[in-house]
Amino acid sequence: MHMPPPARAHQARATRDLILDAAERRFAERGFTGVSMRELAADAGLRNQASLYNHFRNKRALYEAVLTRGIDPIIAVINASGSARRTEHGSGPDAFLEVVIEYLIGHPHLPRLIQRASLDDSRHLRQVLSRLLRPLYAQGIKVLADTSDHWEPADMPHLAFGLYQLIFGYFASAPLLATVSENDPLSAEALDRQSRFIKEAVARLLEDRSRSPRVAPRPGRRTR
Amino acid sequence: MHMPPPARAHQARATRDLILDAAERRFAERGFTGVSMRELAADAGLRNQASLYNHFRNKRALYEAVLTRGIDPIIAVINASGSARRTEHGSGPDAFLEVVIEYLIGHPHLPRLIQRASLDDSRHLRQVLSRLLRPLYAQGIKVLADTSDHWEPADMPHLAFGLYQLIFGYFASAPLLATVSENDPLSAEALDRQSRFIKEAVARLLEDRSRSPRVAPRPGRRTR
Amino acid sequence: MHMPPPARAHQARATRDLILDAAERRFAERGFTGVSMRELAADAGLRNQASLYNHFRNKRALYEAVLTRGIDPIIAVINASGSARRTEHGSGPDAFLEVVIEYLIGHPHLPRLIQRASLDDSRHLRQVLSRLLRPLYAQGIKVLADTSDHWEPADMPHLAFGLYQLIFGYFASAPLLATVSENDPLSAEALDRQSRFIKEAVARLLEDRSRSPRVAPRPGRRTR
Amino acid sequence: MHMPPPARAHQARATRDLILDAAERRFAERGFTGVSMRELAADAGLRNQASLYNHFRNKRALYEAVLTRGIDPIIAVINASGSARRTEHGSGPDAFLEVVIEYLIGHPHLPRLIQRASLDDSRHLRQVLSRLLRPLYAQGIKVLADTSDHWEPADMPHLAFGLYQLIFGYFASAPLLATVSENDPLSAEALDRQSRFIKEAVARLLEDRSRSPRVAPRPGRRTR
DNA sequence: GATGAATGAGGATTCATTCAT
DNA sequence: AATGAATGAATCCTCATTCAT
Repeated sequence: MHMPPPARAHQARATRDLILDAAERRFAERGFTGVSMRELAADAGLRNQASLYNHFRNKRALYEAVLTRGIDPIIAVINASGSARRTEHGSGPDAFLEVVIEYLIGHPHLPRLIQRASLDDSRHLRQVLSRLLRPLYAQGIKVLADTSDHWEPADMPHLAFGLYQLIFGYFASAPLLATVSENDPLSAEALDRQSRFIKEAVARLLEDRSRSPRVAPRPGRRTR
Repeated sequence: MHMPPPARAHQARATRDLILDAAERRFAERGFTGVSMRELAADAGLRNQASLYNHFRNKRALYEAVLTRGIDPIIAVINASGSARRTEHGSGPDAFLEVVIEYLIGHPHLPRLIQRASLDDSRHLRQVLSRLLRPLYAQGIKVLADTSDHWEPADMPHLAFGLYQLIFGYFASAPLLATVSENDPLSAEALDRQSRFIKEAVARLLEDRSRSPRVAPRPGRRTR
Repeated sequence: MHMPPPARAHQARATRDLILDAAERRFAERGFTGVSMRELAADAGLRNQASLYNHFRNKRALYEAVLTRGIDPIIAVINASGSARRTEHGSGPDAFLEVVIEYLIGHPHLPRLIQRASLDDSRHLRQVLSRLLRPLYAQGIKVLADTSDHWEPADMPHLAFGLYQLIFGYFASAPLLATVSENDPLSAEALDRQSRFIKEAVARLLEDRSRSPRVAPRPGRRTR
Repeated sequence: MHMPPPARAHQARATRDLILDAAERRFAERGFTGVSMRELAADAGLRNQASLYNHFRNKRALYEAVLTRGIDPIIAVINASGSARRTEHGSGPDAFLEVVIEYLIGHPHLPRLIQRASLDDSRHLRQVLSRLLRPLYAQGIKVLADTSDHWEPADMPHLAFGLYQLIFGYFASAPLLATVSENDPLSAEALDRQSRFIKEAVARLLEDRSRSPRVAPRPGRRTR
């Protein structure tokens, strides 16, 4: 995994991975249509675009490989956190959030990559993506079941998707956020604050507020 | 949309709007690099791409015109809701959310357009976009100031951006959501439920809970 | 049709025709897959391949246009000769052959173009080509009806196709013929001889030899 | 085709033949430029184009090997028929035609392969091809010398080439013929009829008719 | 002898843009 | 204001070929 000297390094770390790395970065930055095979070849240290096609059938196949490779660890992290939740910390969604956010901090362009894909139309892509969302969705339900039955079952997709937007959106649109606020949203301090914010926010979204009945949430219902 | 007085510059204005309409739809669907001038010309009923250049200097100018035309009404809506907040309903952020969500429902591809732009790199674009986010951000602060002083000032960007993701993300990624859940996220029923979900979620995020301790406070977590 | 001075000649003779001319020559020489759009653009005096696409949707459409433009006059010649046959010369297939051969001599790469197309597989092409063969076929039958009923109806496709091969094959494979024999098959003398040869050959193929019954043409039937 | 003694160089020879088989089929179908090495490798059961180069220096060498392998047996058949002519059947060109046509029926894409090559420009190819045509040409002369002295020596190339077109053209353009007529030109019945048609046609072309005047001799036509 | 990979050149086609009409 | 045409540059992808294994 670590680069052997300079020359002849092609053997050690597979070219395929170099391509995937380059593609992950570029696709996250500029999206599928915004990236050219020429550019990817150059980024991967290949002298020629033709070489790409020894590893991926075409651009779309490469894109899907990038997505899969990017998403699978997240799913794993989510699932692992899900099963370990009770035993390790014994409490709530914080452990889950901690590990997910930690992973995203370590791979800061993944959320952008995924957001971009979410906006695309390809049927193919959506299959890949729904593999990501389903565990997140399942996790949301599990966590919720532990704490409250405030939300109705029909609210679940909305809740799960809201969590997804809350967690992934920050990283995905970090460059925009940098423009709006003056601070760098990926600075250590901002990341720490975002981590705490998310946990608090999720706690508030999931907590049982049985004291305030919310059966028929029409106008006037809220008890501020 | 606004007919000019002479009523005979009609055609010109009409063509320009046809182009903007087509471009808004297409750019929302496939992003800046995913849409070709040829396609936009055809969509606008023009027989030739060259005609586009009678109305917009180049593709990027057209894109920015689309964004501006799409975002400005949202900003107006937000601002109007902000100033009218107390008088009309008297009930905090609900009126604000109501009107924003209502507007997004009426223009379902605007959020996609905006999300796509958020992910882009162009300095120019971000200026346009931050014009959208700033009022939303300001609004978040105002609302909050009325109800609670739970969040610190430094939390504000995180909170405002979270609200943005929560509200816009649902519409932006509706196609993906349709794949994950089985229901159509743009059906009347789903939209109504999302509207209620958002209001409840925002209420929870904004409420002052200094008096009511979180259910299971854990080591290392702030109780601020 | 004749080149006006040098510059600005693009207007006078349509670019489209220049392209078709270049394409006809090249496709005849090297076939569909052997010719590149780049080359055709250069031959047609265009600085860029892109210009070709202002006139033809794609390479195949260009190829079909070339074929149609090449074949239609031949069909016209055949048909005209067919209807004029009785009145002008009052006799046999010679007038017909004369005019067809004369046309082919004037357009020596047409037969190559057509032969190449005949060998191709595209369904599209075959439709174009059968438009050429049908009149030739019909003509063969008409001529025959005047002179003999020696051949059975079921022989007709074989006869018509044989005539086609005999007439077109010489021109189509002229380069090969040049290698085999030492003489230039497109020299005036060779062309004259071929013209006479074809007439004699067709006469022999069509003539009524009622004296030699040929009902059951099994071994031993011929009366040499 | 010929198994080498050691019977274990087996594999090598087999692969080479598999390649030649695939190439013969493909080159006949789509010509030299229409076929890719990738495709040939796949057809021959090889996983990689590189393997082809263990057997043939390059694409052109492979093409020439295919042509040679295809043409040599035809030449042999023609030569054999030529020397055996008198003894076996004693009846002029029929035996010759019979055996040639029979061979072509057994190898139906050879004529297409050869026709395609005839249309090509390469000097190299024409050398290979003229090896095929020369015996056919010689044979035509021999046969003719036995039966008639109607044709002048200078007519010979035209006659020989005409015979070639007549015989090979039918098979070469069979797909086209199938479109024009409704029947399958390679059905047993059609092949039988073509065989008889060719024999009759050749008989008519070769026969000495100096004694029997043409039906309607017209001005300007030789009665030589 | 077979293969995975690399590569320079070139394939058809589309891109955004310009210019004359 | 609309269009047909031209164009330089770029698009994705395939070509035949080579080299190391």
